[in-house]
Amino acid sequence: MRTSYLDIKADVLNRIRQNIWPPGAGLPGEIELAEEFGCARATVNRAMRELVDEGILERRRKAGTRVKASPTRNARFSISLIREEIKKAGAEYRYALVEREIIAAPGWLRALVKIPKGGEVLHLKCMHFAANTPYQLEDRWINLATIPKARTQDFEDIGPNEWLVREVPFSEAEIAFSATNATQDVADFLDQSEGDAVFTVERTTWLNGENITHARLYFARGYKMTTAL
Amino acid sequence: MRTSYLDIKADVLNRIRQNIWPPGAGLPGEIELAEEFGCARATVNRAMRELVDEGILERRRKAGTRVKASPTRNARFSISLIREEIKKAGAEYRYALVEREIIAAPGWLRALVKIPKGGEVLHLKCMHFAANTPYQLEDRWINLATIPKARTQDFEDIGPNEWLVREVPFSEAEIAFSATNATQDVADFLDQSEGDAVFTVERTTWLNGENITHARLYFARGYKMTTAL
DNA sequence: TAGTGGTCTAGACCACCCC
DNA sequence: GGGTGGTCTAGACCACTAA
Repeated sequence: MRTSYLDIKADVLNRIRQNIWPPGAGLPGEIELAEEFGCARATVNRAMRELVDEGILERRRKAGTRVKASPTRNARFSISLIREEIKKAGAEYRYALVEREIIAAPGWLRALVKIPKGGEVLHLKCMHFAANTPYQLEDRWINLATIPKARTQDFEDIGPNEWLVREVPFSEAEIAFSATNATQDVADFLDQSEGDAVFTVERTTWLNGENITHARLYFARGYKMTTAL
Repeated sequence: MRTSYLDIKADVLNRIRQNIWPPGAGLPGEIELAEEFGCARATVNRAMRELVDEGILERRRKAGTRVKASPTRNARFSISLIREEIKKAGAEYRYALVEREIIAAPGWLRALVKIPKGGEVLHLKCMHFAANTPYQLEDRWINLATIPKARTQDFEDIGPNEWLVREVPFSEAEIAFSATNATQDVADFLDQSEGDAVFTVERTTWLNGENITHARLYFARGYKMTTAL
């Protein structure tokens, strides 16, 4: 069989693990490696590019390829729809709208996403349940200047995230994970106690520089976000 | 200029944003796209592969390429050495060993990572400071059966993570993020109050199926883990 | 079983950047 | 300035899988 870029990746990783190429060490050039592995340079190139992508190697033109001195491994999380997350776990999903109001954007939100003074937003609070147990409280603001059609959506039967994903494309998104103490309000919804540690996700999305929406997601006790490297 | 795979990516993304190719829609085959863009199929292929990697498209042989119906965008976090994380933020880094003991692995740890009964582990507690402010408390167990040379390391001047990264390669790792309420012990180290919400990372690594180490990292108040994509 | 993506090749030109 | 990686091409064969 011809040597695959996967073979090369595995081989390079092995040499790093066996300290043949310790952290900081320089690797041979692509042409040399291609000869050694008996394949085309493009094949070596792909293997190397993926290892860079995974945070193992670093490359610069002229300077060559080296093993990263301090390996920043890249963790990846696939953020899916909560409906599917729950279904995949084998539980029944239920959604409920808790609050819906159209208001002038509060100051903190305007500062966060650059909404002009007096700009209107649709503020929604929703609950997501797994097997009738509170799973996530969603506190969301939708910018009505950029998404006017949200004004006529009642969101009684479909969550705003699911609706947005289907109706509104976005170009940039920011996600932040943190831990917060549950306020009385959050605790009530999640069926916990005030002060309980709550895993919190903040998510903001934009389309061509225009803010679309900002959301805070509060997860019920015991939630863990996991990944493998 | 010849068309680049980046041009193709941008163009495809635009068509998705303009709902020319709505979620679930099928795209033309690679050959057809290559003709349209006036480039080689390999160029189209690379563009498409990267869009799959980013969670925008899905492809299957014979079935073709389509826009993901429920877009699971992939968030990426680069996990770097805490020293560099702090330095990059422009603060001075300081490390301190708090506790060091060699003990028989406790039951919960043995269950978690399959250490035989009576197996010894090195248990370490360390503090990481940014500008003399508590930044992270590290609670770590190192499996002495797989990493015997850790037994003679005092870890007074170098953190266990940094030492491990330099000395011990690993093949698999798991990371989990969660929120926990600070115990009195954790709160004391982080200069917070008991019960405060603490962003917590659990990390376990293996080399060829043998457990190397397990760690719990408690971050000080206000810590956020962020990404952009 | 036929169509689609997955991969490899051999060669080429180019852009960047360290020396 | 020259060496290294970055990318593109035109062609080929292969692997998977939906129809």
